[in-house]
Amino acid sequence: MQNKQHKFRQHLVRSGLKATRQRELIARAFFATNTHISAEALYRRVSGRDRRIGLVTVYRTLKLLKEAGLAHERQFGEGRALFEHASSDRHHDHMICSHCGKIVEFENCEIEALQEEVARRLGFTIQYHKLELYGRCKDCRADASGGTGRIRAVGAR
Amino acid sequence: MQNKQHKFRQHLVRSGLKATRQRELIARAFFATNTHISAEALYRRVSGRDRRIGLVTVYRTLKLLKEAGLAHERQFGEGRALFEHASSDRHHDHMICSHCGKIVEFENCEIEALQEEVARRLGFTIQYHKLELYGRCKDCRADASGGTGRIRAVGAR
DNA sequence: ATATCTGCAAAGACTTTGCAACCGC
DNA sequence: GCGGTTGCAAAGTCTTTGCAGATAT
Repeated sequence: MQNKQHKFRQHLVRSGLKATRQRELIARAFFATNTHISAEALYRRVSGRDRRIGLVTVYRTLKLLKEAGLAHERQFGEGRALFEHASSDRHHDHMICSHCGKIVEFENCEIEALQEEVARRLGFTIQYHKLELYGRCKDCRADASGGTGRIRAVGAR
Repeated sequence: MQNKQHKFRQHLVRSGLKATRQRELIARAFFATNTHISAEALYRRVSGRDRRIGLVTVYRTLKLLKEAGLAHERQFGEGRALFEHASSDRHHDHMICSHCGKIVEFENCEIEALQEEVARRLGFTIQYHKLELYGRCKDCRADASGGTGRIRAVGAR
């Protein structure tokens, strides 16, 4: 989206930072994704366009995108972080296929209301929460009909 | 609990492994905790009793405790893993004070039922889930009445 | 006796930082 | 030209692994 690219440039200017070739390219590649992506995977994508860009710059640009409010960093307990667009202001949670790695976002007000109730009972005030559901998506249940448990190629990395 | 210590020994025997001084000590120290503890923190505790024990052995023993079904490993997205007793067979989730680090466990059937519903709608079958609520506990809200945002000593490490 | 263990050091995975050369503005 | 930026290498954090000497059964 050109819009996001523009917002990113605005953030850079406002912060007294520079719009470099690398930052433009990395941000463009990030906005072109429509899923959760790791720094490494994003690096591989921009590497295809410009071999000279370093992984370190990808990390630094992702940090800037977070500061600009354009990216969120997620830890799904796999060791590495995945980044997603922060375009939708609405909070959402994640359903993750433990077989193929597919990630689907969802939101559910009823669950959130119950969370508030739980927190109140425990004497806490919620600042934020993390809800992750892990399981098999429809496709992977179909694949596993033979019961082999064979690992498929992992998507969305 | 002597009972857990015994179960651990049983697991070792059944697996053809040995009940060493280090494993006994580490397991005992682990069972003596009543909170979530990191490998490093557990190491410091056993170090107090026996300076010769290495951090590596703590990691290896925690792995054995997991295999024995006596410990669970949790990733709260802080970089390092925390371990808890697996005594209660029931699943539970966590409410974590973002100020003092206190962790309270809870369970809520209504939330779990709603999770199932969400998954069904998305075409997934849930295998497991992770729900973490982050916020301020009663004590920390009281401490923060001055609004200093000062960091207290972190408990339960 | 012998197969398993331990502790050290080293490696591995992921991310951040120091630094000299580089480049927007 | 100045100050921010880049990419390399190196460091940092957490955890695992290789190996030679030690130990439980």
